[in-house]
Amino acid sequence: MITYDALLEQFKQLLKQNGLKFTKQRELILKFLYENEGHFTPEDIYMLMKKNHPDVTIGIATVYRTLTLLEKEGIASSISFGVQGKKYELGEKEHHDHLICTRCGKIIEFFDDIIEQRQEAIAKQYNFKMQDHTMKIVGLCETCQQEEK
Amino acid sequence: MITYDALLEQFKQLLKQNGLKFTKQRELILKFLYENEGHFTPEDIYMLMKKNHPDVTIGIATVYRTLTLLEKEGIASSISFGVQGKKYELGEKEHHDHLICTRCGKIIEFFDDIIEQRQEAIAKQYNFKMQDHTMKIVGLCETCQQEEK
DNA sequence: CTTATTGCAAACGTTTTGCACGTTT
DNA sequence: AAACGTGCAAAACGTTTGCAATAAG
Repeated sequence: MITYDALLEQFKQLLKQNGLKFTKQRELILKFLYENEGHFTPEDIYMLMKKNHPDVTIGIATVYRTLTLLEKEGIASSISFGVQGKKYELGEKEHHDHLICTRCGKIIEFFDDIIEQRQEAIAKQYNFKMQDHTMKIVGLCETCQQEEK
Repeated sequence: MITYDALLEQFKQLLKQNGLKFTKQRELILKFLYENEGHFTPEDIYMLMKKNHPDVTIGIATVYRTLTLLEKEGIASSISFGVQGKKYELGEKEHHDHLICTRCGKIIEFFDDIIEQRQEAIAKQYNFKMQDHTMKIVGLCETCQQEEK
């Protein structure tokens, strides 16, 4: 588990390498993702930001721009929920897939070697140069199965 | 491969069972999906509908409503492209996953037993009651790999 | 002092909705 | 006749963009 200081340093390096600037807003968003386990929409982050840091002005556009940047740099990653938008998480961890509860929205992460291997094999079989892959299993989590009754 | 008449009959049954009505618009959209292999956005379908059936009035809202209905009834299925919307196809065929080319948008369908089995196993492991699952491999198709150079 | 970044509001593209009118049953 | 479906236009939704002001290097 990387420390926040190391992550921050890494981020600063990336910014410098690309001629970008280190701002209060970018720092706060990075910090937020580091401190909060879980998956958040840009809206979530924007709201919590305004609430927890009333002293810093921040616009929703900046949240979107920063999340896009973090994802491009490989620091964050997102899962898409179709029309309902995306949710972001810190992405320094290993690749993983998601189980999503359709009732309460809970997201469970998992990783399966066999699935990963089959994906590579399939891409190869169709002469596809794989850039990314996602898999989502949607259903009812344990708790919600009980409460459905 | 189901015949169109059988599909139509099935659709009429479903409508009747749910107290819904059989309309010209619903029929045309079903027919369109039956006759056209491939994946289409609601917009695609709307445009082609207006072009090929200038005699029938149809609104984009009806296309959305009908596609949602067809998907709910299991007759059609969709893949999501995030902000860029969804694409629909007739869903009477066997479950399958998708390879999507990020350059030309081509969609290749595949089915892999091992992946299916692992998905079931994983859902079970997390006490998840699986309702659906999707997997997308995105990358460059054979043709586009060549043209990238 | 140059360049990137910001917040704001307006624009965007897709999807949904309210409503009066039309069609199916 | 009752109920559902329709087209239309307006609204909603998440997201992106142009711009003048601001902050970082």
